[in-house]
Amino acid sequence: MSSKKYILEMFPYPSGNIHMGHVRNYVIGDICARYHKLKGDEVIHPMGWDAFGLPAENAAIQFKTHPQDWTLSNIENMKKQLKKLYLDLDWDREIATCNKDYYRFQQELFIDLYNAGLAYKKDSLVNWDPVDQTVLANEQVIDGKGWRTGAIVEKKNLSQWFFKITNYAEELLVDLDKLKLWPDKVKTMQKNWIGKSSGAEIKFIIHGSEEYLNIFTTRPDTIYGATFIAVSINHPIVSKYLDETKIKKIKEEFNLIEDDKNKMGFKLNISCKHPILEKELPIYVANFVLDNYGEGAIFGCPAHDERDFEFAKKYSLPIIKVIECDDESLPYSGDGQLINSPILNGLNKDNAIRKIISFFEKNGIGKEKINYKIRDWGVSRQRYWGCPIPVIYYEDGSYRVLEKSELPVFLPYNVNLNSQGNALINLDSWRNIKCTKTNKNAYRETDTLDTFVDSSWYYIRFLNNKLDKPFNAEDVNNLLPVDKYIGGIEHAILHLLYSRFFMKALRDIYNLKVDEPFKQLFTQGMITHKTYKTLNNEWVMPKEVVSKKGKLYKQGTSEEIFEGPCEKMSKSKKNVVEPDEILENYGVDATRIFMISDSPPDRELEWTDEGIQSSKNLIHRIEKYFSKEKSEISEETTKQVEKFIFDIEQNIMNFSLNKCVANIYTLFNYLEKNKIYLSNSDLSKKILICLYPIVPSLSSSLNKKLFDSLDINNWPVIDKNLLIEESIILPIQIQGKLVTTINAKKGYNEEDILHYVYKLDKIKKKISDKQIIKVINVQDKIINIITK
RNA sequence: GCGCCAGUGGCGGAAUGGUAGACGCGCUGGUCUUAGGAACCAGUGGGCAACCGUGGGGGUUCGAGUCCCUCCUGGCGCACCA
Repeated sequence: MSSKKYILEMFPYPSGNIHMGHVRNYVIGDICARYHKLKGDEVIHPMGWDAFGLPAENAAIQFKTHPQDWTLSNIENMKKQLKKLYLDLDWDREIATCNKDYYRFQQELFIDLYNAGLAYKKDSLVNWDPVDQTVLANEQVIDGKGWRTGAIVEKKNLSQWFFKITNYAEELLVDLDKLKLWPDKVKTMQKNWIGKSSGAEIKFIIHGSEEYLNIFTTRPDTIYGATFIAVSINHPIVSKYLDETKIKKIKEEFNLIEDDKNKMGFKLNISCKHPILEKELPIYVANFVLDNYGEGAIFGCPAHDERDFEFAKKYSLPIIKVIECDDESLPYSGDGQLINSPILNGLNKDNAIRKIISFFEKNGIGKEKINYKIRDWGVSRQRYWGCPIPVIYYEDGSYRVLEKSELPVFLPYNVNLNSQGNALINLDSWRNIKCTKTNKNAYRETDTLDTFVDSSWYYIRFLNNKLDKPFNAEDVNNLLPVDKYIGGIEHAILHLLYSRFFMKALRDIYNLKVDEPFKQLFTQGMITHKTYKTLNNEWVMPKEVVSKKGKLYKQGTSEEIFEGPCEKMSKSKKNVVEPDEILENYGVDATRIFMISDSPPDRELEWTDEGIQSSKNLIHRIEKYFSKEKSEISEETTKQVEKFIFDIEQNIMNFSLNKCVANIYTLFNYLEKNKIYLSNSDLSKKILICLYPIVPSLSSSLNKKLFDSLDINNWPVIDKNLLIEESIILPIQIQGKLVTTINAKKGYNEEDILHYVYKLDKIKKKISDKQIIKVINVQDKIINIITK
């Protein structure tokens, strides 16, 4: 029975050349796809290009090429490289996200999201790179600096487009449980990212005013221990009570603190009423309060929170114990009996939380609250090379999201890329338009969409890449989810979370039946390689290193070299190997074999010359084997081949591809050791089919040679009966320790066999002076004799 | 600090609670030779041996690399998340 199998590898960014990481990724996927095709499944195995993004703009400046020309020529080159790998891809499904036939439909989806209330615009604090004059995504800020320029990133308030991923926070969290075939690691990371926590939101009225602060806490039970309030510097209240220069000064002082765990605060001239007790709580602006979590404000309970404790010590604030514990153990944040808390005294933590929340709700002080750490997804980017956001602005500052009939908004080709920042801003001919609806002067949104938007739905577009609308609902329902999604773990949160959100959002907008885009996720490991450095800490390419008298030197020089650890291949460390070169020297089959040989696909693979060479030797060995004259074929041979088929199949299905290689060695070791040559027998045909997913080039050339056929299909059906061994080697243990093994027939009689076992010298020696108190016979597996 | 994962020969790694080290690399000895990044044969956890061996210690079990507790080490992720 044939079934649908959608097998997908994460599509590459067309940077110019594929690297070994791609090779490993795509070989793993290809083995899977080819196997399923041989099984008769209806396989979807597409490939495309994540083609928008900043590197194209950098290249434009550096090499004076247009991002589009640069990208398209990279795609052409990389496609050639992929073809050399014998990847069985559906090239007729190919897409490139920079192609207007892709991004125009993305603009439609943007409109859909907007109309569904899932896209909105708001002012927000963003990471601003002052050198590149652009917003950076959170992941592009490393230690507070722009990843490309090294400039210290500023927080800037900008009006930005957002997708309302928070609407789906709960579902994104809960549905992780449905993803049985995802690595736990990725699920845990997503869970932490969503960051659900439950507690209460409490109103703190500002003394002498109608205003109040909302504060989220997971520990409302400690409310009687509250002795101060702290807010983030970006909290709205701050700008109300402090002038701009003062705020700026405070910010600077916060930035000056070397150890960012050091607490610092400035007392405001206002205070809050304690919501229950008749007392005032001072309000501080504090550096340790996050502005992007909860309400950006906390109540400090120094006795039972480490951070509040530290802060209170520094500013001599009172510390009131409300949970029974030793004074030495403060701050104590564990469970315990409530004290000094009139209505909560004697209760434990959980009961106190429940009681105080209902008290708050009754008195209008606060309410139960679930808080999520995840924030809405900011999708605006001040960049040229991306999908234009289909929005126009009027002179009065109001805006209108375009209608689908007004699409597409083409990304213009003729732009000046020499200036910093977004080239679209200066392109008046594109930017200034007349609104077709109002006939008013208007100008286009010049921000483009985050490229993670492009990759959030490409797996859907693959299904109907030429369709005149984003997708076909029936196909989506029938062909999604992707059955096996293979790629690097570095996308554990962003891409995979965004895609899950997109799928759910589109499901709700279009009434689709798919909840999750990727049924199984497989994360392949990185490829590592040895690193070498000179005394001056300059990296040296491994192939330039020569060994002389136990020391290492740089080729052709007397400069000594030192071996460093094995690290992820990277250009800066000079430890990359180029796929083109490897394919040239070792051939496609050896390359593919090595990609799966030395370690399980989800772990690191260390690149070694010995490894790739032995893969090549294996290919030669198989070729040579099949060139020998046919010999007698025994029933045992048939059995061994059946076992081979069975093992390979199991191992492909479980992604245990390193074991497939072991299966191949085991089979040929057996055949050669016993001088059994199969030539053009039926068994050979079966073996070649099993080899085909892994080494398609070798398999088809042998198939042509031996059978004069180009036909490779129908994964062999195995006779399970042949796999059952009649005679077995039975281990005999005494006290659970192996003493000897004997040959036995399956289904032996326990009494008879023990009769025989007791007579064995090795056994006799050990039991003669002892009393047998028990014999454990695990039929056909093991016998364990217990003595006293 | 919190969370997750992992520790098995010289190395990469195999082992539904049932013969630990499959398979490969490397290494040792040998064969052949058009002297090679070849091919083939034999060996390869430790120990002369009895035996001992899966990071350390404890436990469950007839039996533990595998399950439980605890500690140590390494990696990854998050990191003042109130």
